[in-house]
Amino acid sequence: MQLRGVVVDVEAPKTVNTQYGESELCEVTVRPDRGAGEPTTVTLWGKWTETADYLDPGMELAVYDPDEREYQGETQYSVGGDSTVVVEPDFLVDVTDVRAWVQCPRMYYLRKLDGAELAYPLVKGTVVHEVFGDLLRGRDVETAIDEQVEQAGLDIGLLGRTADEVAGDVRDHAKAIEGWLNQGTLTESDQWRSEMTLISERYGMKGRADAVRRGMPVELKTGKNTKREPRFQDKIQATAYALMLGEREANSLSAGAVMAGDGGATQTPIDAAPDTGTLLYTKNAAVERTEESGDLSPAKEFSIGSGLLKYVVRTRNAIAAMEHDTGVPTGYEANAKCEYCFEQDTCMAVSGRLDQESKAGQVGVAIPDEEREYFERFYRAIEAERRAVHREYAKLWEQTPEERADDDRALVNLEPIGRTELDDGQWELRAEGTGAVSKIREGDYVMASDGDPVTGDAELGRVRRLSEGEIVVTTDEPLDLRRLDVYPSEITTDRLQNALHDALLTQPPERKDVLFGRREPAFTEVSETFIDNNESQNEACRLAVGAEDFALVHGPPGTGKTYTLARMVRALVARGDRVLLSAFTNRAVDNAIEALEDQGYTDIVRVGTESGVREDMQKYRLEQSGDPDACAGTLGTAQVVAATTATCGGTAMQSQSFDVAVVDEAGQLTEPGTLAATTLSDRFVLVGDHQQLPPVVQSDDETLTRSLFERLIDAHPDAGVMLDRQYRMAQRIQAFASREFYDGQLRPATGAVAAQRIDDLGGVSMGELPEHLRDGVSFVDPDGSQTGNTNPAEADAVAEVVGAYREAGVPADDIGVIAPFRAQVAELNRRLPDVAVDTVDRFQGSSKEVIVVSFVATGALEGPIFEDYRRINVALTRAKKALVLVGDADALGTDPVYGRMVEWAR
DNA sequence: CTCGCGTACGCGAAT
Repeated sequence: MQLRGVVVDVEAPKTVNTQYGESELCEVTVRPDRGAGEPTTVTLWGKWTETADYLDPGMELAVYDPDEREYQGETQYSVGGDSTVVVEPDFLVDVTDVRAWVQCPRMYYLRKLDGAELAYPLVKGTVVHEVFGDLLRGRDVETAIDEQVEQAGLDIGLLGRTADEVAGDVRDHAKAIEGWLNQGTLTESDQWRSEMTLISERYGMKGRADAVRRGMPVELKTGKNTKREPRFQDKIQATAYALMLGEREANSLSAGAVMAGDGGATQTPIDAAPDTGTLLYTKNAAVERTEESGDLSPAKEFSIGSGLLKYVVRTRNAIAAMEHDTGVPTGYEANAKCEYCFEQDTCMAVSGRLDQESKAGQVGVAIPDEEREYFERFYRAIEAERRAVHREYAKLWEQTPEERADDDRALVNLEPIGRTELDDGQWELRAEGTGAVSKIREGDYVMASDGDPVTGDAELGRVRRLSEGEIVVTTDEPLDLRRLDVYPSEITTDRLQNALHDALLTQPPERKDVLFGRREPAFTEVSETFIDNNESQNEACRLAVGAEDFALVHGPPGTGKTYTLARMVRALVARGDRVLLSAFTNRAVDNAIEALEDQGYTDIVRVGTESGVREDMQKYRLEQSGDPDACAGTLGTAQVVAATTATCGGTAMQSQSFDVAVVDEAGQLTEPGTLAATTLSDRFVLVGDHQQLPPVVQSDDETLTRSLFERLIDAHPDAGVMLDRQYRMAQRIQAFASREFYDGQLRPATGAVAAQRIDDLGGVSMGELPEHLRDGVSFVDPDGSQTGNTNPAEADAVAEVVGAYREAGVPADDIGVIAPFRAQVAELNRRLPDVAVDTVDRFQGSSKEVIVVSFVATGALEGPIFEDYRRINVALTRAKKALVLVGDADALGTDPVYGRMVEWAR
């Protein structure tokens, strides 16, 4: 039984006399059905009354297994016994966050701000954890140590350690684990799972247990603990896993009861939770035994009672409630004792700089008001992004298998065809696909499951092969591979938060002056000629080289942005600068390297994952495993380092510094995303086009959709230059975009560019084309009708247009079809299997000789997709020689900009 | 991932 609704009233707790003595209670009124139902009152007893401290009207509340009682003809609900209350169940709290909050609520907050530091205990801990997993899978200790130390080569090198030293440290821990595993208490029949990913719908919680043995959580800690009892926060972490394991157990028991046909009593999830947790303190084995050394056994068991389980739920609730209004914890929320805290300095510095209330007090001078306002605005916006990621988790259980099949974040209905245990104890799982499309790519981390990623058999794994016939995934444990889901990751949000922290709280004030309009950007005059046949490109290079703070290069479609960027990087290198080359996407980073290569420059180190980096750029990729000195040396001495902005926000790049950061696609980057790269350097150059698509964010928060590039170019037009000669489009095609988006400044670079025609392509004859398609730009109104996000009649018309070009001799490879919606893209793909069909957003960055655009809409232009005119700019400027617009002229005419577009095209 | 202090602890209930 569960009751769920929106809180409409929370009464103050009061003490009442009961037949058993005095008790505290608190009454909460909720409206079920997301606030639409009749108000119901729930009485929270005892410790649950603390919920009143943070529960506010408007929050969602779930009450599980409440006691029901009739009073004066009304059903009343109360929370006692095995019932639990969950605040904002859709907010997924991570178990490690519960752990941090228990230590100190403010530590939970600080972890979010500055999580990306590289520290030896952290690297060592990760290696020990990996070795632990290997040992559970039956691998030899020495082999596991060697391999895992090698894997961590770069991090070890960046910390200035040697592989032998780390291997020696890790060996002590590994021996302790091995000794414990070999104790007689463990038998062949022991059931182990390592790295078990748990996602809880019921409690709004997620996490990864290091190991689960006979259904009970085992947590590995690479520290020492010579007390008899495990540390409290360690117990809390293990208990949180126990809570979620109990939920799974209760689910499978009730499924079993249904199968057996007895509707009989099943256990509540709290009852079904394992009653013992184990903490393994591996450093204990290395502590010298003396009179005072205490209890040196590495393994410490503790019992998990319902009180501890519910304490975890209440702690989780306090976090979810605080996140509901994006508050900042002060440390007073729990009885933290600051004088013992290792984070006290950081805590005081952050509260000092942001002028926050904190139990530890403040130190240092607050950053100016405008910076604080900026910090708070962006912090909030990034947290909104985090909640959007959480919504993706919720879809794992909210969507029916049919809905999931239609979602591009999953591949369902796979047919398992085999599994093999690999040499390292991992499993290779194979399945046959259904040919459905999804955004899952080879190399991605995914949730592999037997069909249900939340309550079924599920493992995190890596996609090794993804072809129509065969899907191959590697995981730690075997399972029947029937479904793959994109694993919603918070890493991007974490890194944006880190970038914001570093940029505002750790940079000296002078560096921030230009970002906050306190000083105009300065330039040194440069008279050297870098590019002699294009005035604006040359000027862009001069600005970049002469910039003392930053320079902005505005590059409309086809203006040779990447060429200029490469030339500029070479000019900076020639001056002796160490350059960071970055962009939002891997594709743009690789394109920039390619342009450098074309200009004969190859002293480049590319940082990124193997799957992210294009095949022909792998030769520049930094090997992150192997000899630590070599790995770190290669990165540290490279003249040009290329990486995506997300990688710049990671630990490896945080150790690096540069003279200049050159950032491409800057118009598609959020401000914190840009800062992730620019805070690593003294100066920066942003290259982009704010008249093309803005940053993609999941939440609809406007704070993040305006790029730093756009803000700076508006504030300091003199710090920028626009590349005004385009090498892509015929005169007729570029005219509308130039007028509408670039003040008429954009013009063809040469007469040949301006005059290009479709019959310039070999074997194409204009005479073969129907009359209405002979002009460089044409408009076709097929008189179709929109159903959902598709328009089948329009798709037919597009196919007909494409067919006409094909018949006139245009190769399929030279034709691109663009539509605003994925659904229409799918509709078009069915008709046009050999032509590139994609959404506007995904076509950005590429071009074709012939582009056909399908607008889908009939009647009126509805939906946000049409509101952003920059999307038209992108769609129309992909074409070189011919552009055909297919749509409903009346619908398009309802909007002035689209209307002018139709007039121009006809 | 480390280091430090404190933290939970049965059942049932009033108007």
